[in-house]
Amino acid sequence: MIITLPDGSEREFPAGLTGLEIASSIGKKLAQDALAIVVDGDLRDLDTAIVSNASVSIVTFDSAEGKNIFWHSSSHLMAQAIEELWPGTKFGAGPAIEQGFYYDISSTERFGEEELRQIEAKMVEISGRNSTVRREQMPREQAIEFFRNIRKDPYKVEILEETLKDVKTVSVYHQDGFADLCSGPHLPATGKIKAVQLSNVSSSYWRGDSSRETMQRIYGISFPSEKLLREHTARMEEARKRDHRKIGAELSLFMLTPEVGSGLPIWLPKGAIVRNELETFLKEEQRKRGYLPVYTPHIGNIELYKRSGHYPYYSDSQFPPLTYKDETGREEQYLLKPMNCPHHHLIYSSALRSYRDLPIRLTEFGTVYRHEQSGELNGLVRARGFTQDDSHIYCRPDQLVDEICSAIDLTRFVFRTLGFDDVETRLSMHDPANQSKYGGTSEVWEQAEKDVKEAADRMGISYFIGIGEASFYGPKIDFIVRDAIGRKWQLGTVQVDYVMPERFDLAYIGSDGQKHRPVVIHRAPFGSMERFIGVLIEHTAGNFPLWLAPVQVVVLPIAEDVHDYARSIHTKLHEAGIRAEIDLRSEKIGKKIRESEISKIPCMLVIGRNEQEKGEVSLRRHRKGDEGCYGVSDIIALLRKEIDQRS
RNA sequence: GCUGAUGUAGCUCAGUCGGUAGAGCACUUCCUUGGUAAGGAAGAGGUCAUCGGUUCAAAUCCGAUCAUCAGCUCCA
Repeated sequence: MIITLPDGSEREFPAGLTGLEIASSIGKKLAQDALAIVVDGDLRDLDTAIVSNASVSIVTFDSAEGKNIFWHSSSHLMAQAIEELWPGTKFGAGPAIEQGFYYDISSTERFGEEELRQIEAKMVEISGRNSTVRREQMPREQAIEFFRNIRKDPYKVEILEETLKDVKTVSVYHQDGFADLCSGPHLPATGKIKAVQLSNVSSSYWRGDSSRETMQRIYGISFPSEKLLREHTARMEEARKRDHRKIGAELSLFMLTPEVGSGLPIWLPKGAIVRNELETFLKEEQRKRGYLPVYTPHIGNIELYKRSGHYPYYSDSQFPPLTYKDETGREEQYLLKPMNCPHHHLIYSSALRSYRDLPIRLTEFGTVYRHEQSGELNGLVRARGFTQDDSHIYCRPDQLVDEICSAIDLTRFVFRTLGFDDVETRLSMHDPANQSKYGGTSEVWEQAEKDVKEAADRMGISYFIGIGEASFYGPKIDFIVRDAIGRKWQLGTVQVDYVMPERFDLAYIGSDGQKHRPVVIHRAPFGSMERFIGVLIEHTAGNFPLWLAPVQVVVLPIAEDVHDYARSIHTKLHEAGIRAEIDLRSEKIGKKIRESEISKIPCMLVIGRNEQEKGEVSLRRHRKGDEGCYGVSDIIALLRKEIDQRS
């Protein structure tokens, strides 16, 4: 038979050769690293015999598929270890996840740190046995018997009887005395798993259903070598160091206190500077692009949100209504504003609009309040009070695609300026199988999704489709950025809405003198200011670019005899609109520099007798070091230029 | 909201068997006036998250509440 390899080369092999044998023929290292194979596009076990011509590639840990198989097998290994330590434990689901694996188990034992270490040790021991992993195909009925009577695992039986009820033949993987229902593929033997780390235990509902029993979910990650595990641990450490909650406290950017309320961030003066700079930046850009600023109140009559449809869809994630009774006993209810759109729609319909007026782009940094579940709260990234850079574009259907494109363009401009270079785009579409989640007719949805796709294609962005990710009123384009250490965050969004114009009876007079329905685009490049800044802090590790830094320059006199000269520099910086501080303490220069470095101040101007005599300053950049001497007006011009260019 | 863990000085963290609170950094004062990541000395700083219980005695044991963290579920 002829086997085609990924590089296009063809090789002749006797029929019936296994994947491992093919890997061995290519190289010894590859045979060692081989975890599975892809035969004509299908993932298979490494010991699969190949009987006819096929294209074959060898899967190793370096690929996404390889990691997936590796971690999935690791979850089986963990289950085996748990079973050997605590016989009788029942097993639910145990998949690979983005960073590792978990297994949901049911046991009378309460698992904690100590048990995790015990399980890890057992896993390493089983890995040392290098037990063969064997696949067995059997009819579903036989598998039910097997799991009911031999394995005695009711969860596997339930999966076989319900989820897999239409499947004839299933596969079971065996390793030593352990067996698990699984479609595979799996590692050829347990010995491939050289390093494991179980991270934590949490709870989960069996089949994600809160009415079913809770299980203990054990998370872990594993690697084919100790070295890879160490690297992973170092990455986790780096993520901890960059945690925006930690940096936010260290740099006095924001605070959260139960005295104000859970999930209600307070911006400290330094954090407020960052936020204000970002707002100014976007306002400037939006002014160039024809947006009209508006302001709307923080509370609104509940009827407004009932009309928009938000209230029934989201009543459980809002703060309870404020109820007000007047002298006559008439009752009114107000809601803390959960979103800005209804207010903007009212602004739109406050005047008669002509087709010549469109598009109208209303914009506001609108603060909204949502009662997020307590377990969801996470610093700035998930808060209960936050400010959206929210705009609504009212346009004619023939202008829609252009307007979506320009919203995409603005969003990309914002990301580029802030240094988010790795951006994924998701077209969030509705799920036709779950129509009750959405407003509007299916024709309207079809049109909206077509428009979104057309705009994305025209802007030349590569995207993927997310079914069921749409909002209740329309499809979205969601921008997911990857930060400096590879984590993904959803930030900006552009959403098309044919539903709200109906609900609010929005209209414009067309060239035919008749009333027509405009289309609305909701868009927010930052998304929420809180969330965006939280992510920006983690992306930059608190090392803000000069234009955003709360303190841009610190003047560091070496000794008291140059204090007057240092003060004069400080004053000049201040007059040039540069945020500057001066450190007049009687500390040594080394200490002043150290503290400025820790405070992540981008520029330090070191001033001693030499500088004073020549009328210069010595520039030291954060994390870069000494950059030599500059004349006073030169340094101001240099910094001013850097700030103005937002570079 | 659910499951689990945690809560001690502004920050990071010790605190053994239940016996009345400790370090480093930061802060204040004094000395020191220096050349690119920590000069020295002294001082001040705590209702041990809150409320209740057990006990002669609670930071420590028990319960409730609040908050935080991890995960689940959810996300206009």
